[in-house]
Amino acid sequence: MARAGGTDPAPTGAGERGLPPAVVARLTVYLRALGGFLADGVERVSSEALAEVSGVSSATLRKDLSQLGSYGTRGVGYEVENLRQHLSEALGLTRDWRVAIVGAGNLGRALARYGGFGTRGFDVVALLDTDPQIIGNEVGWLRVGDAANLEAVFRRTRTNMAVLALPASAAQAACDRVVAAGVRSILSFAPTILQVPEGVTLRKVDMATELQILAYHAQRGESGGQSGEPAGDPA
Amino acid sequence: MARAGGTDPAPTGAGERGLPPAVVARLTVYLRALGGFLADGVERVSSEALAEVSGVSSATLRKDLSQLGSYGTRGVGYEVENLRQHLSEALGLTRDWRVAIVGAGNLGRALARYGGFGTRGFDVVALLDTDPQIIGNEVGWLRVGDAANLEAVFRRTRTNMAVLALPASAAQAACDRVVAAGVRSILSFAPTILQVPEGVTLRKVDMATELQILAYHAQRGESGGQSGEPAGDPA
DNA sequence: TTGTGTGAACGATTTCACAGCC
DNA sequence: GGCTGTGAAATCGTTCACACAA
Repeated sequence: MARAGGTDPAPTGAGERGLPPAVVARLTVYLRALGGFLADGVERVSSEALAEVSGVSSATLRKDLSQLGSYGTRGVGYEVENLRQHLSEALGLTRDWRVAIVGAGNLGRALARYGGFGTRGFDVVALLDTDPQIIGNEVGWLRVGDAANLEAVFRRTRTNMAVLALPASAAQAACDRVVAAGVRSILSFAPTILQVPEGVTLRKVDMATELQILAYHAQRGESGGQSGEPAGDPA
Repeated sequence: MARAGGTDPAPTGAGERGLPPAVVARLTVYLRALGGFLADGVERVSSEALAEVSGVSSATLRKDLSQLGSYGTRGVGYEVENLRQHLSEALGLTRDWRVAIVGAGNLGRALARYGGFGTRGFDVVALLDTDPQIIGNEVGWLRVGDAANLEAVFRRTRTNMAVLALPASAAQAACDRVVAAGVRSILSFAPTILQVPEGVTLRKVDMATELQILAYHAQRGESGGQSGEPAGDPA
């Protein structure tokens, strides 16, 4: 491993010093690929095989994994379950994340009902809206709460992540309030640029943006092949 | 400008030779920011101001824009409307893109109803599903079609982009069919890794992945600030 | 012998700093 | 005087190629 002090032979896996954003993004891909192998009953994979289904080169994969520690066996490969465990820890998925969805429109409801969030570890603990017509409705296992009580709900549910599923016009105000309530990790589906203070991590997901990027490639006839998770951000 | 031949004094704006993926991703951010300025009645912006709201450095912004051509005025700045026009063209947004949504579950319906796709230029021309319970339902301005007729529908509607909004288990098969039907630009919301042949551009959007990346940052206490659109992909 | 882990080479992107034009 | 456009420098990320361990 790169820079282990020596006092801690088995690092928590949380990443010693900070992983490059591009690496973090790829780790989530590997994690998913490992899930696939696990489901197929595969117990060991080579960097070659894992890289193949992940859409990266085996060199990149080995470099990435080596940043977390030496979890492979030379001449053999990686143990699927073991590696999965380490990746989960490195990504912080062994803790509980309590997610509140702000905005219970079409998208917010769809996200709330989505249930199994692809990976465990994320619990949707609240779904809020400002529309009296919507407040009180049942969506999945949740009842839509009043966004007016956002701070109280966040406190009670110990929310530590927020998903913004609102129109552009309402997003910044809601974002500010979420931040003021102490949430430092935000995923926004609102089709607008949001400003957050230092110390808050904001990620943005937006169909319009994605379609525009597709349009660019389509327009030039050319095209890349598979593109996994777009790489990380400047921060 | 970098490499204009000289015979074409006003390039179509479509990008002469191929823009780096990171640049394309940022162009969409600038485009949105310009929309904001336009709505506020602002007619000129400096690279400093535009960069500020876009969450990038002014040097990066100028470098990016200079790859399209010299659309600014030294000592003055950029004209908002003019620059917006050029960015739209560079991204290929002046053509019509006909988008089919495959999968009319919670997410597919939410996307279909989303209507104004943030930016014009993208028309949702079809919404398909395999579930007889869902086929025929009205969603927004569309009626859910039978995915069994996918090829015919795509031909009739001249679909040239597809959005996959299906469970992981159905995604690869649907993706293959979409590709076989001649669509070369695909946006997938399915929480799974998809393989596409060379020549097809696939982008992936996935809440689980995004939450995992947030978890990583949250877990390390540290955090980046604003992160606009995550940068481009290896392809 | 196989396949990981990793320094070193390479390539891409961002930042710097300033020349050039308004 | 102010701000864009851009070479050059610095930084970051990927690929190569091989030492090393099983």
